Amino acid sequence: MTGRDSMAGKNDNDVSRLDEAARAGWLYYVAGNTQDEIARKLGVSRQSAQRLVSLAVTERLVKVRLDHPIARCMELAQKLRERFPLQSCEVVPSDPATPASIVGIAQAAASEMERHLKSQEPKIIAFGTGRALRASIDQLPTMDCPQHKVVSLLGNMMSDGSASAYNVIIRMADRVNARHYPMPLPVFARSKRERELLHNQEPVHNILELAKDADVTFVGVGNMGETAPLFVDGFVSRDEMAALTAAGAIGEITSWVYGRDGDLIEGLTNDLVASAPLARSPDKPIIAIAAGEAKVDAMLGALRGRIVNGLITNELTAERLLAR
Amino acid sequence: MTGRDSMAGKNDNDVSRLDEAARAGWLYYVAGNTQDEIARKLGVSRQSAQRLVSLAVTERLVKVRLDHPIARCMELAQKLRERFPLQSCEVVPSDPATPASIVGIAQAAASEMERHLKSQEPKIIAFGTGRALRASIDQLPTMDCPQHKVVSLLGNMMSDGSASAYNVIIRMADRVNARHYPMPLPVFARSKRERELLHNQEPVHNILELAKDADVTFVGVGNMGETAPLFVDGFVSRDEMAALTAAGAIGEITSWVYGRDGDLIEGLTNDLVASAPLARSPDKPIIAIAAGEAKVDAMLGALRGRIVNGLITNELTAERLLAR
DNA sequence: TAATTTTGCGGGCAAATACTCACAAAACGC
DNA sequence: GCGTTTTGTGAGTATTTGCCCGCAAAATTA
Repeated sequence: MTGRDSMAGKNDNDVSRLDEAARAGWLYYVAGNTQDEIARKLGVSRQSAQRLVSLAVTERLVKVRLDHPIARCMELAQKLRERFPLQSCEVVPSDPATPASIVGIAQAAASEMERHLKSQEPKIIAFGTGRALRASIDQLPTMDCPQHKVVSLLGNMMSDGSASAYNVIIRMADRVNARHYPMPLPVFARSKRERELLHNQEPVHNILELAKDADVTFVGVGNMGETAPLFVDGFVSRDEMAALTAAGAIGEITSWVYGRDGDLIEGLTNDLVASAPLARSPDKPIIAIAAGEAKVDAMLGALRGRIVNGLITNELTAERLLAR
Repeated sequence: MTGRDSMAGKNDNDVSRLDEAARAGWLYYVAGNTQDEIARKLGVSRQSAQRLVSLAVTERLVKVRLDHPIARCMELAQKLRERFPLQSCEVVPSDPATPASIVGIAQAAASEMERHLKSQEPKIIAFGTGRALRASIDQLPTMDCPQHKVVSLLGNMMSDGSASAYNVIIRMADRVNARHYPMPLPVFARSKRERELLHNQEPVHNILELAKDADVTFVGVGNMGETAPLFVDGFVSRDEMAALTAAGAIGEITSWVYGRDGDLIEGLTNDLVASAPLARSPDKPIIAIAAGEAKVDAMLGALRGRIVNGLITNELTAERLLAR
């Protein structure tokens, strides 16, 4: 809070460069200038102007939103809402070339998150983990909302103590100024007893209470098998995965493994998972963010078992969900 | 809800064309495809793909938002807040080539409107008229918010009964599904007596009551003289304008003409203006949307007189306001 | 301080995009 | 049903943009 010399504009650090980038991006995307014009107006070379514009893009200063109800997507969302017990459902177009891509889903999810974050009343917003969720966070604008609490549903430590890459809360803290509560816990405890001990720690207990009262929850959905996030990221071994599959496991949300009707698998990893218990709230939104052929079965289980009551996915995945 | 052959994509009416445009725009801006790839994916020629993308832009399906606090603008906004009695103030960059342009202001204003429209509690939102306001409405996404009421602060009829081009409420009704109340009134009555009669009509009376209770108000600011909107659009004659200027008039908001300290001019057009009375609320936001060298004096008057307590303008105008 | 690495810049060029034009199909009016 | 207008299409072309490269300034290290 000391004096700052923002007038000078000569303290050529990252900030003033991003500032220029924002200006260039503004002139390009909002005012519709050509990069040549921008170069002249900002007094730099055309190439530099180009660099500034592309910097504005890569730094996600420019956010593009598409605002048209694409009939096919609306229709699919409608059908999904009819078929499954869903409060809300959003379907975004797929890129036919990379139908499993989370491009687009991230934007849609971010826009939904933003809606909640913009609310004036204090809210507790809970987050799972995963690639899609993490990509969504990256799409959030910087916001100031001290009234909210952002809480993690699960730890991000490997059993050896190293941190997983997909912890969304930390990322989120960079962008959104709200109270945030990362879960200082491994994904799996080494024994039921250890899990109990961990959960009874004062701060962890607090966070679990917060999570239970979450006003809105965003989670990813993990599949089983060779491509399972749990396996790929090294949280469960090949043998454990095989045992889970043999026990009828079909998917996983915040590392809680469930079967084809969304019923939790007894024993195995579920005895050790340290994540907050799954809350099946009928009224508070619990929104799954997921897409891809591989996740269809897992998503079906979560929907049937009402583990989630909201869904953000893409066209192709929506079609596959309805085809079953 | 009958069977539809949406896969075929051959029911070629306007809707499906915009749909295609949205899809193309999505693939281009969100998924980052080249127009060539889009052409192949949608099965059209590259030129058609280009047309679809540019259609998506001209139809305002793609909305670009810039999300970086440009230091200079923040600083100007801060200073304006310090100098004038403003609750809120936003300054957007100017395009150095066309500093009077409302490009950018419209986007910022739209985003502010959207913020209010997204609120869950029912709100009454009041609107004046003007080019900037109208351009802002065009930047709004389509929204569904039946909980709100959108009310016009003034009529849009010329004295001969023809409609002015800048009625924002009608435009708004296209985009935002809320209850809307256009004011079925001319801008000026022909006598004080007629004004009284008009205002006592049941529907008009209702709307005036709504306007009085507005939770948030957006207005434009008009200057006096040869370029005055009131004169250019033919609501007042050259002679009347001269009389106003002679009486010390400096600006106008919803056709209420005021002097350099924001005090209403006695008599003249103010005896006849049929707009809702100006409410000087200390707590409910009344936001002026205006920019341009010509409007600086008018804006200063409105600020001094606390006719507005919020401001959205651009860099250049902000500088001029502070220079006085 | 000198050597080395890093970073940013402008020139040039290939790719991508926007625009113009002539033409054809659909919509419209009579 | 026939001419007229409107709307959309593809080809060609000018403009704009993205990217690679060598160079020089700045930062880093020894």
